[in-house]
Amino acid sequence: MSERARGEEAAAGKAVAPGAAAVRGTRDILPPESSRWQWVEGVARRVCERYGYREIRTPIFEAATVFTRGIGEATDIVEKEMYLFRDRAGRELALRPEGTAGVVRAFLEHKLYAGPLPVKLFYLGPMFRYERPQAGRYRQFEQFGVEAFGSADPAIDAEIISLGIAFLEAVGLDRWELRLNSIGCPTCRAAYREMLVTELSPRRQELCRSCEQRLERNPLRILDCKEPGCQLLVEPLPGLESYLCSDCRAHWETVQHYLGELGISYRKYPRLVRGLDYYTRTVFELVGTGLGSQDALLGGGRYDGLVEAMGGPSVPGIGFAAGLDRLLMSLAGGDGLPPAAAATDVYVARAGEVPMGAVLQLAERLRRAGIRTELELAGRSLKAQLKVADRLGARFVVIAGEAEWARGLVTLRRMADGLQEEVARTEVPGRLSELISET
RNA sequence: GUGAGCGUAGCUCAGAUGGUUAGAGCGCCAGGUUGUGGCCCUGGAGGUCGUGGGUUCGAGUCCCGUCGCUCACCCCA
Repeated sequence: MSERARGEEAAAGKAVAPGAAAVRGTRDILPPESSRWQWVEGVARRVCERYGYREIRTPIFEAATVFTRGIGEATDIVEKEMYLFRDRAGRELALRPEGTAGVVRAFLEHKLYAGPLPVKLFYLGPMFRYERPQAGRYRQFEQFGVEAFGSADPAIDAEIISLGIAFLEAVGLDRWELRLNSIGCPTCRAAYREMLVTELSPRRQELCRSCEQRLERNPLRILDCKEPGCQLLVEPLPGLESYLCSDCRAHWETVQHYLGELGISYRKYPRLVRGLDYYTRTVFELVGTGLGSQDALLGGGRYDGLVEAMGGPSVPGIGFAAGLDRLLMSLAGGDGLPPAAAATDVYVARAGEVPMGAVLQLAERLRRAGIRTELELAGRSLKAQLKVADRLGARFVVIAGEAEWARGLVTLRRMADGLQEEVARTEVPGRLSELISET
């Protein structure tokens, strides 16, 4: 048997009895960390509420065409990053790689355009892209996104950007940069694209391999290519800004004006093009620090043609998505996080021959009284139980000791100073509520 | 898809040049107090050294395959 054949056999053997492990690019979020997730999600919800955005929950998978048509055939996401599969009836489905296309589909399906505009929505949930995982990039990742349909007013561009910043600030992130650009409408972009093609075509050999392809498929993307050779070629060419039609120019200038009035500082970023085809006019990114090379925390823009392209009426739209994994990561070192809360208020310990059923009842009464209560279930010594109580951060321990139990009493111990008192079993919930609120 | 680094106890890691029973700190369990936490002391449990093969008298250590992780490219959240 060749070495290679052996290797394959080993791999196959492993596939038959796979070790328990989350698949590549996915991960488990375990208790202390899961509370941080609940916290950011709560912040996102509260910020949205303040701005008048309401939650929409769309399916995690959709017909693949929702994304191929929505995001664009020539994008990296559609070309190589989608999780595609067929269900048992042969339907072509995809795990959602981003949120906007699905929200637009729902917007159309439920004819929300027939109601009062603008329709302002937000979503929270996992997205899926088949990419090589690295710092701040997972195959299943969590996004918080916002979409507003039905307003072409530059004011909503400013509002959305301001919402994004409010969110970052609310989670305690103070170091970020807003990058802003306008990529015009199909009309002015076509003119610009034509200029790019005529200027670059004669020197196509000097472009990198992928930009050579982009020249045909998506020339705008050459602008944000990081290859020095490509940059060199693009550098002397005029920016998109000078090609904007009068409407787009007016929009672009007004957005900047409003941002100024909101006191939001930004950097014009003529190279910011973004990887999804549906964007028009305003595009922006909020980038963070300390994130390695995946530094885009939040990105979005206007997509005035998307609803129509997906078969609906001509309704303008704008939105952004924020990567929560990255956000949490950039917060990890800082002090923006809330202190880890104690896991419990009260620990019920058992010493000696005290009936477990009665102790369960006691704990149950405390819990019904709204007191977070933990009890001994492992049969440890009292010493060990107190140690556990301490570790859990319990402020009080109810000691159900054999001696006092026989007299209808239990001992209450305040962990901070070790002060103890004996209390009638029936009065434990009331007394503990008192003691807890005292502090 | 491409490149580089790394896989040793639950966690963080040490194990030059291949050589006896693979170690530490933290954590966990127990004892020191037959009913009292934090500090301290003592003891204990816990390891297919990712995995398959090769070289060798002998492999955690060297070689190859493979899987995984990490970082970077690409791209994006």
